Amino acid sequence: MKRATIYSIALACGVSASTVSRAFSRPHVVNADLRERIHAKARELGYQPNKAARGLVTGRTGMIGLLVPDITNPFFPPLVRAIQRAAAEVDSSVLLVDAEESPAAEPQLARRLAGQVDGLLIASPRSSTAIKEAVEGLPSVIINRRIRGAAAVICDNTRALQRAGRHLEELGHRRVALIRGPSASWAAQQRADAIHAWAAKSKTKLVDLGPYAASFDGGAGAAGALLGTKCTAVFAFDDLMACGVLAGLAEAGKTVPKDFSLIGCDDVLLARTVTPQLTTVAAPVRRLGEAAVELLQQALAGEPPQEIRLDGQLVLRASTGPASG
Amino acid sequence: MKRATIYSIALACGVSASTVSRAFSRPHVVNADLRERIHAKARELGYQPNKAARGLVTGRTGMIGLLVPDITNPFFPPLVRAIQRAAAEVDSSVLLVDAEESPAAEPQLARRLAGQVDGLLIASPRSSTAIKEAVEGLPSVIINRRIRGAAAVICDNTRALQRAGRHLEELGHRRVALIRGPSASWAAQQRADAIHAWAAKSKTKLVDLGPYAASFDGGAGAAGALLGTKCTAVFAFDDLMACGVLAGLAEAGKTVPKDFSLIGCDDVLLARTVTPQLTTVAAPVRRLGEAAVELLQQALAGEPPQEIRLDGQLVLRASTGPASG
DNA sequence: TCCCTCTCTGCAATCGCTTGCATGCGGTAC
DNA sequence: GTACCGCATGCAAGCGATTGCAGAGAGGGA
Repeated sequence: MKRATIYSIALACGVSASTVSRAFSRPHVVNADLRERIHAKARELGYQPNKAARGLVTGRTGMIGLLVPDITNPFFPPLVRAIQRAAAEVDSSVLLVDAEESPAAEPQLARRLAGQVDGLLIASPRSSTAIKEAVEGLPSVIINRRIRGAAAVICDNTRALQRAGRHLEELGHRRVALIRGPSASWAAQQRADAIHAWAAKSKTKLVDLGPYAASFDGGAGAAGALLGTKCTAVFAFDDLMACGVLAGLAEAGKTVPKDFSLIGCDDVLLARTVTPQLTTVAAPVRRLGEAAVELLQQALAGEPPQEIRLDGQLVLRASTGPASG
Repeated sequence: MKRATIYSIALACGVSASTVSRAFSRPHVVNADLRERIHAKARELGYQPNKAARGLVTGRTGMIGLLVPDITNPFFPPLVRAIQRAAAEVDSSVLLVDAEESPAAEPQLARRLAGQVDGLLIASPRSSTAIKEAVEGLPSVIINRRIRGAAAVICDNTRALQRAGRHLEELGHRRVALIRGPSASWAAQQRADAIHAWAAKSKTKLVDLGPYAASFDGGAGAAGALLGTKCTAVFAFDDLMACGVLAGLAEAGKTVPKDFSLIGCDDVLLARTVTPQLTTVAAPVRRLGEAAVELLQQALAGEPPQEIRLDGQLVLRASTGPASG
């Protein structure tokens, strides 16, 4: 049998289709008894409103697009979950698109998405200008990057990283390396700045290495460069790279935290599955997702773009310890 | 300005809306010159067909739903990517829904999805019957579980696991443990069966442990049980658990592969980021996704449900070695 | 010249829902 | 009793696309 429509329900209840429609979209305007009868019949017939039809007249699809640069990167799945949960809260579904690690593909994907969603959430875009003009006119929120004139929710790790620096200092480290992420990454820049700021006003010497690819192999490669620096502690751009560093160090016969203290960033699953577990800066992923959806709702309502910043939080685990020698 | 429609294009080109529509949906029936003019104008006006309107008349939304039990589990992101890529190939978008590890939520989510997609892809559902009746009538494909009468694409690790067994045997292992996954998991059952089948016809003694939760902590917990068994090698249900076992073993002062050889399953990112890298059975994720989409297209076309099985493949890495003692 | 065919285009109905407006009703105020 | 008000409901016009059918015009055959 075909799917139930407001007409079949109307017929079955002896009312007009508009009344059925109103029974769902503006329940308070229809008589309570009747409304109840309509709802009951709808349930009985397994009625599901046709979103396409509704979207056609209201101009709202009830979907929000989510563009992530690389769903395979462990940072994103929890974010996707958070966003989806928050979206469900406002009766929206999430259309996920993965750029498959190709920055160049992002604007095009964003544009394609634009046709079928009410608004767009763009996580960690690599290129700001291309993205910006691609979504021109479409309510959207950028996650983890700042773009002039666009709503954004960003995770600010400045304070947490500086706390991490002090933590290292207290452990007696005096030479610390920074393994930079990709130069096109806004987050990499932000984190590097924070660490430099800390180093500048501490008595610690900072050795700036990189940029390296933000991958396990990138980190493993960086481990070699680290060996010659006489550093006793390392900031890695993120946890994935930190794991690479860990492996590279192990290969070279060095152990963490005995020979090197190691600090990651993001607190992804990996940070807890490696041995030793990583000291890292956790991102408030859940709130990040909620804030993004909230900002998008505001944008949808025509309010001017805002920016929300959320602080990361240092979590101490087993990869940091007293400076050796 | 408002979005361009077929009408604005029609007006600008001095033709009727139907012609514009046809210029896109059945290009060969309209005069080549005219078609070109229409396309050019459409490009100029930034025309994007309104999917809702099209969906209303064709009954197709151009979207396929993808229900995953836990997007946070590293097995799924690459699968999501593969599916999405395959979906794009057939001009469809993916509506992702994450059950957040709650099996009970699956049927309800599937039902909600049902209203707005052409078909449904359900990855590793925990409960088969509930799911099945939830999607009654909606074309759908199950991934990694067999359900009577439903189309399915499953990853068959039987042969690869048996090869893994022989690999262990060749390394001199004579007592091997199996750390089982959750009893409700179809994959856990399938893998356990395969390993038992191998053990039965080899000269190896198999010790069956579990079931344990399919998580890092589950694996870590299982490591304790392992210690008393006098086994020299272990099959873990999946890589995530294997990482847990690795960590638990390390805590107990045991090292891999010196004291224990360890084999995981799935070949997720984690398998390569731990030290030592895990010997594991790789799932053909990419083909899995393609096959799922392909099967869904068949279901959409009204063809009877099929089943596709794809073989996993043993990949040898550093977590297996000669039996100790 | 007439008729038939074939190609291309337009007309108008339709998909399922929302919503502004008109209508009918009972109740209240005068 | 009349006038008015407000509530609940129905009518009908769209939203933007697709598509069956019909008509216009060009070309070919007799």
